[in-house]
Amino acid sequence: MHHMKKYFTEGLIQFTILLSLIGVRVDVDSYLNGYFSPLVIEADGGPSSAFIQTPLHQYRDTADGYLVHPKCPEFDSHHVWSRRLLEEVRSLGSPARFHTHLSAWLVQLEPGDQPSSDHGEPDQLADNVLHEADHNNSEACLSQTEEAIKDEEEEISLNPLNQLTHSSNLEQGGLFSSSALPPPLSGLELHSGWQDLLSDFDDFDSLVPQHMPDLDVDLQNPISYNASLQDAMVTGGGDYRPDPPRGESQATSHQSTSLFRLESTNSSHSDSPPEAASALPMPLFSLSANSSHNETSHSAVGGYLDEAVFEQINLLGLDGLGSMDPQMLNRIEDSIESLWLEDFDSDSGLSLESSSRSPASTSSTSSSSSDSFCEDEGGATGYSSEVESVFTKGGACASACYDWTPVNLNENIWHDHTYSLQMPEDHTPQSWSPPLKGIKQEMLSEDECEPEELSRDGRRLQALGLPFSASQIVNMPVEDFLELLEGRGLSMSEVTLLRDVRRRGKNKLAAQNCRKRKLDAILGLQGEVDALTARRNALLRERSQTTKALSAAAESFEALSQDVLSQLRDEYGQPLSPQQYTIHFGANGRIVVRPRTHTARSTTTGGKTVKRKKDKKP
DNA sequence: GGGCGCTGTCATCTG
DNA sequence: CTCAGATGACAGCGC
Repeated sequence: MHHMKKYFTEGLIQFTILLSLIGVRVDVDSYLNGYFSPLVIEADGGPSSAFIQTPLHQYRDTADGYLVHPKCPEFDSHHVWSRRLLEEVRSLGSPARFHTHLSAWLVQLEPGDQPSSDHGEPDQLADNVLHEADHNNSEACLSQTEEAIKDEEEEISLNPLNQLTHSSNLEQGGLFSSSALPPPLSGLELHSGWQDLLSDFDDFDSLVPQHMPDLDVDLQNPISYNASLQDAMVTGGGDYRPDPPRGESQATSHQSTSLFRLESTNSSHSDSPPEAASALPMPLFSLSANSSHNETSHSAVGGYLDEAVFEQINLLGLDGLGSMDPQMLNRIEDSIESLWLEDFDSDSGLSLESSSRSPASTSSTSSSSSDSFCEDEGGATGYSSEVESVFTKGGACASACYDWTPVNLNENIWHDHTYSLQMPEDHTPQSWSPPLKGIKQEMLSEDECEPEELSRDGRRLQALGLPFSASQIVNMPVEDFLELLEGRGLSMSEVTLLRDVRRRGKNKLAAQNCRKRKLDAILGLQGEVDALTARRNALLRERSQTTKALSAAAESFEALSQDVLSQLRDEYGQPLSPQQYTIHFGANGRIVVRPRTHTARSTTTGGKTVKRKKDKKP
């Protein structure tokens, strides 16, 4: 029975702790005001007040690695600490994985008892139970409380809670060395309130796992959005997209890795049929399209980039020729000479179709993107040129005999890429590269795109008899372009035309990139909206369930308080009526039993004090 | 024929 | 100052 008393009292302590952990008012004052309006709140019972010392602030005082003096203002705001503790508990992971060990004791001071020497054992702890039983402000220590109830030990084993329990034990031992363990009382029956309390907490314990998985699902499962628009514009190399979630990135990485191996072993990025080559980027993107914006994974992006870089390396290299399809290779070899001339003749103008139709671009760009480049020029057509109607392809073919030796741009093809979607294909070597490679890739691209008509700028260039295409002018380095302008004795009109062609071509690419960025931004924002919406819904569900749990805990608390009061005795040995007394959890960790009729006593006292001071002053 | 989307182009700003 | 890129605005084209 001695132990049961202690358990019962400690149960109040633990119950308060538990309330703080679940977000229920650790600041019991307003909580009691809100839920139990009849309860009396008293800030300080004073030396004669009946109270129960509770060590709720022990953990707080030492949580930060230093002791906080009880006079410290922080000392009184244990609810702040409790919230911090709760946050720490939550930070450990899903509460669904927690087990909370809830032990409830009722401990009462027995004047004759000896202090407990072993504070590590919960059943040897002692609490002071002082009752403010005097309605006339004459409190008497109720040392004859007889009952203790040990209800149950709920095996929920929450570590911080256990720490708290131990800390409370230590504080009890330190602060109340004189307290003694009361002898356990026999004959006490477990009040139904305890059962309700425990059952409610069972419900609460089940509530959290019930809704937390939902939260986990909501938080971990990324918000997917229709990425068809993005799908139409994302390319493989140096892609720019929102960071995919880690989970998907792993899957993506796995699958894309297999795909990459398939192609790398064949060494056929530039040699394989376009269908096979184009098979890589689309699965890559399709897997990454359902990207979430909740979480980012740089590693996942890095995986994409790594593969894209590796892919581009394969594209740039010619090592794949060794494993090239012999039939295709024969076709290329038979056509080298003619294509060497057609390379300039087949200029498609600013649209840069040749590059986009190469296997390299095919393997790194989406179909929609390449389609836009394959088609003839569109858009504004108001531009008129006095020369574009004069020359035809034949003229350009004749002009191809110019002694024009394009510089090797392999070392310059990756310059000034600000947006990655378009640049890899626009700056691929074939558009401005040594003849052999460019011709081979041009040859490969012929299978999938018919020779296109010249753009306006291309026709203008042909009209001027310049032996290069608009794409070459656009993609050549500025040094080479200046050399071209200055070293060939071009007229002012020709120089102007070349500058305009280059400017328009650059701007066209810039416009394309800009539009893609805009679309990506829209998609990204949409994804964020979806993710935030899901997060909001999850939080609303959590709040609802927490509110339910709080209500259940409040009801249990009320029942428990009544039960505790019914077990206590006043100075005359009479049981305390729950209608006349209330249990108050003070901010300083004390549990005080106060009569309900003495509402706002502290304020009244304060007012009296002020009155006295005012009266003394005159 | 009008709406809409795509694209090219121009003008302008910025680094 | 020049250059390259970014971007809003406009216009043409095709569906």
